[in-house]
Amino acid sequence: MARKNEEVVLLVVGGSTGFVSAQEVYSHARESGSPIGLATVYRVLKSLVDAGKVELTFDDQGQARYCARGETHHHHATCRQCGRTIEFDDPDVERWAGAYAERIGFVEVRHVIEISGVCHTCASSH
Amino acid sequence: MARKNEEVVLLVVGGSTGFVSAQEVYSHARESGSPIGLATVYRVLKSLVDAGKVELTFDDQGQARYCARGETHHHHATCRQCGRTIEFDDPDVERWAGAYAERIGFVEVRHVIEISGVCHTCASSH
DNA sequence: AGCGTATATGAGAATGATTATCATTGTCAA
DNA sequence: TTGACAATGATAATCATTCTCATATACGCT
Ligand SMILES: [Zn+2]
Ligand SMILES: [Zn+2]
Ligand SMILES: [Zn+2]
Ligand SMILES: [Zn+2]
Repeated sequence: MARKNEEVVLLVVGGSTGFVSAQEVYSHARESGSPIGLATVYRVLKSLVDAGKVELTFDDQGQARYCARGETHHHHATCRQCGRTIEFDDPDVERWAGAYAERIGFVEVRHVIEISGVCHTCASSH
Repeated sequence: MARKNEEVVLLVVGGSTGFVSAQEVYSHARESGSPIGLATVYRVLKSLVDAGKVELTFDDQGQARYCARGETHHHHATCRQCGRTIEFDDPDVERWAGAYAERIGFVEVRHVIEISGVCHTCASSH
């Protein structure tokens, strides 16, 4: 028997390094031999998001992008000049975000924390 | 002479408590007597976002929502269901951001910190 | 196996927010 | 006033996402 659709989608999403669009999931799944349809890709992604197995965000153009949950949570500090990026997961700021959300009574909380600046290398060379 | 379109859009966006959609901006502008078209609403919103006068985010369904950016530095906690927005400027997280940037040797640091969730009102009503 | 019913699937149509097009109008300096 | 050029609004086009529906599949029962 062929692989189940949910399994196929999870493999594609989980096998990608970052976030992927539904169209990309569809393409990759088809390339891997699955006869899955686009509608089913959306259906499965929705159920996976509802089940908490996949995370959903929207990019700069409002397009949905998905990523497997369970990859380690982290944020980025990016140099605006050379593009160098440092990934970090700072317990202090995570604690702060959780505490703040609780203080204002929000549930199902997410946060976006991005740092940008000029790195030491770029700053000391001109 | 009639009010300029940019002025009209800014008035509507600035006069709303939280984030508003482009369609809402359009409706409110027309209700207030402006003959502005929907296309111009989108155009003006885009230029205002590019100019940094208006902030753009996307709600749970990927729909664009806009909010006037104030003069003072602050962040937002936004309800993903009703769009209600709480502005905050928490010294703790500002201190954390500064300290973290210093630790990694970044200068000219900026940060993006956004909290989203479901507010108490939305969470307790269905 | 054979039958009945419920659920899952995929192709294609429909939806709806956003963007592009384009004819028209406003602006303004010469 | 004229002409060049930017701004506007109605409408069409785009495109990600959702809906529809005919078909396929799974499962329980005899
Ligand atoms: Zn650098
Ligand atoms: Zn975090
Ligand atoms: Zn709410
Ligand atoms: Zn800040």
